[in-house]
Amino acid sequence: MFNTIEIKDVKREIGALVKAIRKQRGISQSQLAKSLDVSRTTIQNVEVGENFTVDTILKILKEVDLLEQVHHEISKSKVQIMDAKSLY
Amino acid sequence: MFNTIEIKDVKREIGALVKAIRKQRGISQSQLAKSLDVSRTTIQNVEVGENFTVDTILKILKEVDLLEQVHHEISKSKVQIMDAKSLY
DNA sequence: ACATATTGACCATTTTAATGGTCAATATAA
DNA sequence: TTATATTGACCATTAAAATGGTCAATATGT
Repeated sequence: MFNTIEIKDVKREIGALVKAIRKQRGISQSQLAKSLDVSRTTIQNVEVGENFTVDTILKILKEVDLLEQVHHEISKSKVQIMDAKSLY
Repeated sequence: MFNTIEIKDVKREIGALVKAIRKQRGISQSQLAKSLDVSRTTIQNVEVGENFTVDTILKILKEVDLLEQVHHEISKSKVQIMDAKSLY
């Protein structure tokens, strides 16, 4: 009834996204790892939803030209929050 | 001229967002850390733009009820990519 | 003014992500 | 089919994130 999203679910979804991006580009884990200067194990862990660092995911996002967009979204959220006066 | 966004810039922006959220809620680093079950040092490192894990940022996003939204955005991106046939 | 809370900056230790490696199972191509 | 590439699963080691602590500087409140 209350299927709330858990942290592990989001990590799995991130992993699925990374795998989808990789497959869409038709490259192997090894090739992606090399172009990001990380190990294949790191790519593998991301894809299966293990814990990983923001550096790793941001490297991936940069590789697929999503870094600017993500940066913009975060900045927008920040401004929204700073503009919103506290209700208390 | 080419002010491209770097990974460190995004981490700084995430840190600024976290700090803005915390300030908006009027709570201290210690209080936030306690409610997330992480150390104050971790919050501090996030806010200043050091490297950190996705677990940490997702805990924060869950605390501010942004986990479902983020999950949905990631899922949407994934579906888009999987639907888009390769150009090659 | 004062007392108190918060923050920024460290630092040693513990925990864990990242690495590089192997190998069997599976997928892909010839 | 056979050969080759890729993946998933491990595992020991290294690098680094997380922890818990202190303390001076700064902010906040009385």
